[in-house]
Amino acid sequence: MDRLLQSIKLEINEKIYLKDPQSSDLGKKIIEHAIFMIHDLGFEDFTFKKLGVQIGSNESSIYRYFENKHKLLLYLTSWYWGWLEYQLVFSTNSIQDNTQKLKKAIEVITREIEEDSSFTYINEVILNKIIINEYSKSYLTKEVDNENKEGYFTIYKRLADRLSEMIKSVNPEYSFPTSLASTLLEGSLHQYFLRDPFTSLTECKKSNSVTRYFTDLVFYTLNIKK
Amino acid sequence: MDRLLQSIKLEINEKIYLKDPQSSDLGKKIIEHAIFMIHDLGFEDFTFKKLGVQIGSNESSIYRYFENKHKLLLYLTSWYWGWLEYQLVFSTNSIQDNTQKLKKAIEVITREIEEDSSFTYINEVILNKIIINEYSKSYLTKEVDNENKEGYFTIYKRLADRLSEMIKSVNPEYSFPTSLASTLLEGSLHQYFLRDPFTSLTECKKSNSVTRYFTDLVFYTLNIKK
DNA sequence: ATAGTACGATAGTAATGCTATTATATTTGC
DNA sequence: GCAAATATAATAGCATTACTATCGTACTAT
Repeated sequence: MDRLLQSIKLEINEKIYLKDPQSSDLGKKIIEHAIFMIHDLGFEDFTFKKLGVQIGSNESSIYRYFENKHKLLLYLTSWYWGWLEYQLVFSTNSIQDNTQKLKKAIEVITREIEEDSSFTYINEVILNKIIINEYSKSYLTKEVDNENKEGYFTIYKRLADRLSEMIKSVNPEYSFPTSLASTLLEGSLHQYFLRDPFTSLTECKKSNSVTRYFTDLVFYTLNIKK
Repeated sequence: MDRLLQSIKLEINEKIYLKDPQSSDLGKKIIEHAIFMIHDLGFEDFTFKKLGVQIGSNESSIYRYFENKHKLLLYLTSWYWGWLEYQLVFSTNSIQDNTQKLKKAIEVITREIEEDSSFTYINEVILNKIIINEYSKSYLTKEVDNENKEGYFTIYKRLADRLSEMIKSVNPEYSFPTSLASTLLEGSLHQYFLRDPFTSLTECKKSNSVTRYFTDLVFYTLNIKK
């Protein structure tokens, strides 16, 4: 992306971690390898013990950064949505025309992820795959109400809100701007998920097809010519 | 619903269970109370031991019906989608006009669930809540590829396919009928999920609003007047 | 009367998800 | 350059989970 990001630190809700992983080498190592391991093993089979072995460190040391693996997942997902939000704002900021702005926003949200060298210890391509496969698990829990009140999902909600505002400014009459925004965010992850094991459930196979699908969907729904 | 259903037994892939729970009293008790317990505790905290205590039976007896709780979840979700498929077919079968047919289909998929007295030991209202909160967890696993090949998701795919066919017959030119069908199925669950903890992420709060949202979405996207 | 099936009871095991403690490095402040 | 503070490593321990295995009993079908 842009060198700007190199000097920017994504702010994650402090309640998510016990000690800021961005503040130490071990912390960064935890994040770096957690991403690979969750991708490899799936969230269920991922444990702090295994991660400790992988990074040549100890289980208990990881517990000093995160209370449990659920919090670590919340951290990763917050980071991801913060990163995407930054790209959204950055890419659409200079566009004057509301329609073009929304079009660009949909592109940023639905496009395939490319590696971003700004954060050396985070592999965004793999992280995106984790989001596709594991994001739902971070909120489909009995604790979601409390965790929401603690602000663990603010970044995601802010992103949805930005999208919703863009939709409104294109068509202020439309009754479901926020629902459409959340459908876009979740639906995009879902279409990418289906690609692999459930090819028969999607037409979005080639590159850009998810973007085309949702661009169509949104603009037809809003009754606006792109 | 209809008394017809009383004489119909939903066929669930035999590989999902070790012993058919529909074949015995204990089996039905397992299903009946599993639904309540998963709803109460959430899937993570639900165990066969707790279920055993609840139904005054033994953990090991439950293991004679299902290999593990994941398989039990697959059973419940298959049952749910089979039940919904039946309603879809039943409600749309007599409708001649393709547009009206699709409209009805969207209604059946997105409406709020009412209790169906045909299956006395299954509470469809609670089961629907489980689907909203837990369905994703049944396929967001490392085993999804194999389980898909074993046919554990055929009922859901058949349902999506029916929807897709209805979409095609309304607009054969549209490039993403199956993606739209899967967006509808997943998106509807998601809007109902948001209602509760994430009110700020949806406008679908009142009754019928999910139906209105998706009816709009689909028909505008297909460029067809309802 | 007997064989088969269904269920209950108990025990056991490896792994998980922690917590707690103590020891050892490393950094830092003076 | 040394003491104090901090960060990390090592080890142990514990309750719970997710099973597996075995055995006894009760009912059931012929």
